Amino acid sequence: MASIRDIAKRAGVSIATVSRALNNDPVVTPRTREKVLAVVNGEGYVAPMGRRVTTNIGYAHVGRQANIYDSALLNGVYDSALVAGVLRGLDESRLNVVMLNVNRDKATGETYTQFFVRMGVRGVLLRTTAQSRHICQTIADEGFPAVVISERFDSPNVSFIDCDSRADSVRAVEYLIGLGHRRIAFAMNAVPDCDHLDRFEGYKQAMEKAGLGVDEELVLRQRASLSGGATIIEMLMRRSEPPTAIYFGDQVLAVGGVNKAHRLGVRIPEDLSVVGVDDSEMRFSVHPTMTAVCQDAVQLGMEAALGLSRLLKGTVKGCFRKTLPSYFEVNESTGPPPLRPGGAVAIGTDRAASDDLRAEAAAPMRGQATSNGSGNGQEPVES
Amino acid sequence: MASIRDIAKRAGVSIATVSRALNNDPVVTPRTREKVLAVVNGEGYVAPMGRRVTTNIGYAHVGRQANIYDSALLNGVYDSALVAGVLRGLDESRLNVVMLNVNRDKATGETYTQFFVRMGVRGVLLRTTAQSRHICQTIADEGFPAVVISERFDSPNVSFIDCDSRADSVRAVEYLIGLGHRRIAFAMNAVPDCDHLDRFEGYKQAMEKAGLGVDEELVLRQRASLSGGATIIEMLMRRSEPPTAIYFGDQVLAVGGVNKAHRLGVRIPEDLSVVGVDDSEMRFSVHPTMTAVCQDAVQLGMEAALGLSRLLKGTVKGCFRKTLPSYFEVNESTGPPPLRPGGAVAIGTDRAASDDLRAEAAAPMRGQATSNGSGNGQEPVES
DNA sequence: CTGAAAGCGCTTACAG
DNA sequence: CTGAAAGCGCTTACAG
Repeated sequence: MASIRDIAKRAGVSIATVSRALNNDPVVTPRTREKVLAVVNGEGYVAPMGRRVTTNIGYAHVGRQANIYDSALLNGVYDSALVAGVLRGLDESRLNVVMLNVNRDKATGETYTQFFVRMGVRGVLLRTTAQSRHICQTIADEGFPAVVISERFDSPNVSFIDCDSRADSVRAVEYLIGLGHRRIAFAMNAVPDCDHLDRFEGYKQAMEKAGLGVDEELVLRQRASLSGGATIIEMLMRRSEPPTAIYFGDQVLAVGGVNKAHRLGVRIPEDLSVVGVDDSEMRFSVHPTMTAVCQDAVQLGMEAALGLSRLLKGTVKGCFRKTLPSYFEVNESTGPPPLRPGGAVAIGTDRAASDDLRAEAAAPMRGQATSNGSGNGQEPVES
Repeated sequence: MASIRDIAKRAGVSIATVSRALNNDPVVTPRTREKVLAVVNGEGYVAPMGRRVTTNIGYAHVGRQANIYDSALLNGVYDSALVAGVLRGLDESRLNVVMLNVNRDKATGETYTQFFVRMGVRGVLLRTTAQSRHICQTIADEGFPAVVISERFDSPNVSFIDCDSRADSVRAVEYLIGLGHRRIAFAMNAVPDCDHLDRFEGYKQAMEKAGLGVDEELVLRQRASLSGGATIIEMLMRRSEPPTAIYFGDQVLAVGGVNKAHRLGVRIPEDLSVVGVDDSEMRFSVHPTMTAVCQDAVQLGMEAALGLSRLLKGTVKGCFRKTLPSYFEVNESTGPPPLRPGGAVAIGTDRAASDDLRAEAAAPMRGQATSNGSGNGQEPVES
């Protein structure tokens, strides 16, 4: 590792001049700067020394699946939308993001604070699952500046940003019930996080309230992947009495499910209504466009970054927490159930009647975004 | 900004002990360490000082659209697959990635080397477009360790990793021609990079070779987004003589196009054959599954990271360059053209004949990956 | 515009 | 296990 003294010697200048050249001090002659940089870069490469950087924050997954992209590839859409938002949110404060790998780099016995300080970050944005959320609590207890993305905490010292999709999940399932559906399935990631559990809660609440109860046979868990979604549709539609509607609590499962339905000849929404969730624009990447409970992952990331930079600046003292609204959007993947349940739809006059009913039911809401029912419209809730 | 001396004073220990506690030196008593960390973290938060970190490399987009995620959201799939690969590739060398924002942070007049050194990174992975590739050349000329991802250079001092999809683009278009297509459209991103230009080259080459020529009316450019893909299909299918096949040189355009076709009642592949490209698993996220020229973005990212870490270690002297093979995969979105061209397909016996033909044509290749035609099979080309 | 020198932040062999 | 002190890497007011 070349030091500033080595470079100075080789370039025939003082260490002060090397320092100035590297820091873009305008007082240095272009010729001198070039001479210095030639040595820094050139001749077989001199490794630039580690520099003291105070503008880095970390982005880290905690828990066993700690490498950011270990999961199915399309899940990267969610993470990259979050990171997109994070980068925007850091524009003002001019901070930079370092992707940390906790499992690889954190020494055993080392506290999280020590680890983060050692990695040279002033704060962290955390991603987690239900299984490992206690780690976020530990980090908060240590006092290291951290904002958890998409997980909710009761204890008052954990900073987080989340989007509560319970109310809109209730609304989505009630919308299906209103269309006439009775057998409504629910699907979620086998490794749940707060979002998936919210949606499951909403599903259960709406089903109970309508007196339909929760049939455990209609609740399926698969790894969030296209093939997971396909498996779910296959398992459901193979039953003697398949559901007439399904609420996918995960966007990748939903896409995989919709395409498997096409493959099996199950028509959407004529034979099966599908409600999905969407963090970005996935609902428009399938045909028919998907009715979905939506959250804005870019905004989540942005708010998380803003929250953390405020914690670091000291603008916000102690703890930062914010809940963004989700929204329920009716598109084309939902309609009334088939008149003869079980997948095979009646043809002839029955079919025409069904089509009319469907058009009537869907028309007034199609393409409209309805805000969640928390009573404050689109305004984020801050506490 | 609290210094190590401030913390030492507040904790009632020497600066040496603070240093040891922060560096997880096992020699420090747990009690002492806790005392120190309590001050580091606690009481109104003391900002951890910037630390000298020598394990960071940068990931940067150069050029005007320099913020990584300024483009359409689903493009994040490509970037996140690349980053996934980068993180895997850095596992061994234990380096970390910092997301750099060149446009925001690089001072005017500052050289790229100075900028990178100032940001505390030892090397960079670069993303670019055709318009800004000269910047990668500049960085290479300065001598700063850099590997360009997915762009190809003639000059011998630029390190890069790319995937050449020209040969497989030729193959894809020849496959369409072999099925009987004559009017074959081509669509690409309005902001081209090396990959898009390769595919365009391949398209032109195959069309010329077959004596079909290139009709500029059948070459469309749109911003890579779902709606861009929809626009392309709309423009093409509205014509008096629409094409019977299209090769999308971008994965997001392809998905948008396929769904717009469904919406217009254009059947795939009966009325229109679609060949797409795929960096990950997008070809399976639509129905019917998409015949596509594929490249492995995760592997691209991984090889880039391995290349850079070798440059930093000095294992590879000077320059690193590698070209990965693409592969052409036939799935369900391609078949023979409709017997009566123009979208409206004949029904009755004609239709049945067409279906038979299609089954025959597609069956032998369906689901098979065929390696590119560079003569060395799946082996990467290294020079 | 450059250098010598003071000084900051941190680490580490050495002494206790 | 901890501290005093030497020392490294870097920056910066000051002198020329």
